[in-house]
Amino acid sequence: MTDRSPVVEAFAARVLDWHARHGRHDLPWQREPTAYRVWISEIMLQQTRVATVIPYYERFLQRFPDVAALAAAPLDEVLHLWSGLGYYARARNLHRAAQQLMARHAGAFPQTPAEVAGLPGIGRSTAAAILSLAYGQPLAILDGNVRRVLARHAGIEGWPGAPAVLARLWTLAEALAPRERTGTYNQAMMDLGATLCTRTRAACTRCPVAADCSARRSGRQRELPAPRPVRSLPVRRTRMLLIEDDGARVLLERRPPAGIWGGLWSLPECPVEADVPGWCCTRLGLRVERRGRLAGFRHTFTHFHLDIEAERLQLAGCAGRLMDDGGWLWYNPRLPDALGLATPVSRLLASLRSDPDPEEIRR
DNA sequence: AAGTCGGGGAC
DNA sequence: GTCCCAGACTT
Repeated sequence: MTDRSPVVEAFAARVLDWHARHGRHDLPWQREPTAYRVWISEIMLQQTRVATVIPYYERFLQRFPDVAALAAAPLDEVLHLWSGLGYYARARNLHRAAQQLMARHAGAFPQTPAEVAGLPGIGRSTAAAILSLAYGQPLAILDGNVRRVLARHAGIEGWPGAPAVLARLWTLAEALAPRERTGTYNQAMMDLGATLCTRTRAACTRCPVAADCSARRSGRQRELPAPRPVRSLPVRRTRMLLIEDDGARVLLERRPPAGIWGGLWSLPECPVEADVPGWCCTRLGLRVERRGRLAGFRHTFTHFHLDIEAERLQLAGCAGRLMDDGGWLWYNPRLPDALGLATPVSRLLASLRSDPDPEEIRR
């Protein structure tokens, strides 16, 4: 570590003093900040807001109170408790990491940033968060909050997603982080970014480091950090099939382990231009009768729009193939199993429950 | 360096 | 509608 000038020391001191009086102190993962609890929270909070995470976190910790419980659980159940939260690779990695912790570290966390960052789903910042918040290790973090605060305070130009800009921010983050009370300081920086130095309205009058803030001085709070370069999202289309058997159970298929909704259960999808009964016969080995279309809707991902059409079908017979490789199941929407479901699928199954015999819906 | 991976709240 | 959120991983 390098020497701290008085000004630099004053930065952490001001942030810590502000945190003691105005920081958040009662988030669910702060009450008993063990490495396990901090770890789960940090993974859930990747690219996800605190308010969204809290109910998921409570359910997850109740079902999986420790590493051993998580490692022993079936992946389907982990994905079930993750359904709706997004970025499902996080859940798969969490499950794998728990099993590695059991196998290689007797269920405990390793104590070096390199070892922690070697676990699936844990990068540099998350590793530093776990070790500083749970064990007080003097490691700097650089999440979206800290990026925004530092980019404004130091007047750093460029989009933080660019590696060169990110490198500058890491250097600055390490230079400013105090060696004592690092966990509290990291929490304080996140609170500062989440409650004062927000994206659209920086509350500089209440900020403890406004006096020497570059963006504040130049009035460029709105311009820093620079936004991601614009890109237009392509539009894809699909048709989801709600095939019901005599017991009003719906056919689900398991998605491949990687890619969109990896490892989740979803509805069969047929191309929008295909003949539906013919497609069901040749691809699923099922004879079906059409029962009408549901209202279409758009689902937007990070990198494309998906326009989803949905059609309801009644099973009229089986041509004799399929249904024995574990990739399919008949799902009762009224007695849900502990499975991971993509949000549009949950939405369609819910509409089925609320409308057991719908009329044809027009857009 | 760029692309992949969700969903929803804020605007 | 757009933008981004307590990012990591793959190519």
